[in-house]
Amino acid sequence: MTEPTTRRDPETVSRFVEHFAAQLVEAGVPRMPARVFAALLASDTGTLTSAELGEQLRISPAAVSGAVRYLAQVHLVSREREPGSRRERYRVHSDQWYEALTNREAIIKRWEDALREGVTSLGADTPAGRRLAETLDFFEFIEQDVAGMMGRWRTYREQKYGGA
Amino acid sequence: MTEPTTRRDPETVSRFVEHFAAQLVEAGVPRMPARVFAALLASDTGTLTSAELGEQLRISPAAVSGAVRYLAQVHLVSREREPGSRRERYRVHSDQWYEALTNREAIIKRWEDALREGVTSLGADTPAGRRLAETLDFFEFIEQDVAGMMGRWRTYREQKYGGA
DNA sequence: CCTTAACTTCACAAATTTCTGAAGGAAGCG
DNA sequence: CGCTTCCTTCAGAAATTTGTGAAGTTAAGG
Repeated sequence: MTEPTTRRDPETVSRFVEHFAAQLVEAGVPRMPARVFAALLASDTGTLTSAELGEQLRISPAAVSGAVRYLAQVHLVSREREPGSRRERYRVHSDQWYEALTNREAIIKRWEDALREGVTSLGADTPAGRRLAETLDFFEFIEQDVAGMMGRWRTYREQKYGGA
Repeated sequence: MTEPTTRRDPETVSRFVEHFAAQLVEAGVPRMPARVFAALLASDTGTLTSAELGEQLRISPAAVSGAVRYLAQVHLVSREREPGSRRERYRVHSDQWYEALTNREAIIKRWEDALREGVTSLGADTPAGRRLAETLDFFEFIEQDVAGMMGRWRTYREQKYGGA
């Protein structure tokens, strides 16, 4: 028999990790990055080493490496070198990843570029051109408003969780 | 030599369609749905038949069928039966697709469920539990705020484009 | 400076996804 | 009521993606 209400029972943690990762996968995140991210989110310190990730998720060092590269690229995790060691720690910063979520910005920007080009090439005075122009307008509106939304969140958060 | 500034020059249209579709693909949309959607967006009436789509994109009827099913499922296009014909028209409604974009709701809901479960199973008083709880809080906040954002867009839009 | 630990890169095998051609319905039209 | 048109479904070929083992790179520690 295990302890009554085991804290950090590996199986309980694993169940959450896999379940949450599955949701991310369904939203379009590649499997390995999703699992690594979920594992970090469920860790006590918010950091794990490559070795810990590999062991916990039963994946090769290569898979960890690939997943972390992906996550770092989209700013969902940061990498830290432990001073005086070859070990690296990967960390999920709450603030950081909220921002990343709304930072589809780069993507939106390219959508906007493509739309602008479309308006020009199809003609701003054609029905199709007008449709594209309005769509472009929508994105520009959203983009601007999302910034405000994040501001409101930070305010709300500080009040509730007590600032920095 | 073709006309000076040809309206709806197929090649010009095609260039936009493929370029915009490529951006969607990069954002995670499957290729065929992306191309079909872009083609509809660039059409003058905002509607195309299955045959027109197949010809314009050089894809089989089966591919059109699959793409449309996908797009309809995520509410990016609607299907209309031409009365007295076996032909179907597929349409992109501007309003409709803006809403769909922000309607990651179903997905977010499941994320929230998974997070709630995590808070409970890992313990609300553990560091990991607290992290999950704050994340959950963020999503709940956003979800609520996005509704407001869409409201502001509709207001802005009516003013600019002159209402329904 | 040599050894060794830790991560990364690369080539390939396996699994998954994507698109097609062909066969199978539904619905207008005679 | 049968013919025809248009769409869908399905099995499978082709392409893409994913994860691994093995070799390579960097830097700590003796």
